[in-house]
Amino acid sequence: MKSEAGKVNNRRIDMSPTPAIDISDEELVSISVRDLNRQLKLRGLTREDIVKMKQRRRTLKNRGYAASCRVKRIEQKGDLESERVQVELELDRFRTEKARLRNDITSLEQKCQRLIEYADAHSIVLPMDLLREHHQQDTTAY
Amino acid sequence: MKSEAGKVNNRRIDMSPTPAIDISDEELVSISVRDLNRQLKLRGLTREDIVKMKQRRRTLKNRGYAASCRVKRIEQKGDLESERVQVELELDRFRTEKARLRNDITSLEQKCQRLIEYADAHSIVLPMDLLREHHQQDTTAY
DNA sequence: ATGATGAGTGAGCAC
DNA sequence: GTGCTCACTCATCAT
Repeated sequence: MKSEAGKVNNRRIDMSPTPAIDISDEELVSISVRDLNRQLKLRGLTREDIVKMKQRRRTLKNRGYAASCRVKRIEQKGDLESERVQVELELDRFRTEKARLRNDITSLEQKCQRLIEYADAHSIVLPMDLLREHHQQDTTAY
Repeated sequence: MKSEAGKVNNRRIDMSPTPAIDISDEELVSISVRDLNRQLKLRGLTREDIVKMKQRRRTLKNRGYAASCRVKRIEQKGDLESERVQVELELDRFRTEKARLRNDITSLEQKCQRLIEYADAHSIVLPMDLLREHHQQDTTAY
């Protein structure tokens, strides 16, 4: 509820009811509480003026907090979004790799098939277990 | 800058400078402009009171807009988040499937290997092209 | 006129 | 005190 720098469009207009002592918003927010108290005591300020000055400081602080709160919010939103994009990209890589693996499988299946057909064409009898996809070394235990 | 229903913690306290006519916030925001004008005319209201009433209505509307704006914001945030989780799940499915494909490849490689070893053990000479991963039908064109 | 949104203010909580 | 966040108001833009 204080300040003096005009600005209507993007806010910041509050007229100062009590100029109190001459200090800019920038100074007031950055000055330490100790120094502020010193200055307030140095000049002879009413208790009421002091309260007002403290309130002006608090308000200015709040203005800053609100700003960073907003910044933080949009940052988090951006993070969330880029995170999604990242995972999306990884998904694409997986899709590509999956296609590659499928190709490998097809090639291997054909290779096996050709070997088996070769055996067949040359009347070579293959043991059953060589035709299985998964090897079974030892069925005697059955 | 109007209203009368008390409430300090979760806001909603504004004291009405000019009660004007007796109408609750809820009524005022929901009534149509036409009906409002009718009511304002019916009672003998100052032009100033009318302006104030219009402003009160506008403010109440804004209050609602601000609320839905906030709701919308957190909804979008939730959407973004669940979307990420969704893609994350799909990624897991891909990882699982990739492992499965790798297993298939290993099995096929072993099957081919066993066939080749069988040939070797039985002194069967295999044509070179059967040993390749990828078939080359016809190299005479070279 | 209505709806949406950025900036600013004050309340209230947490540290 | 300081910092954060919510609800609210106001300015402003778009429809």
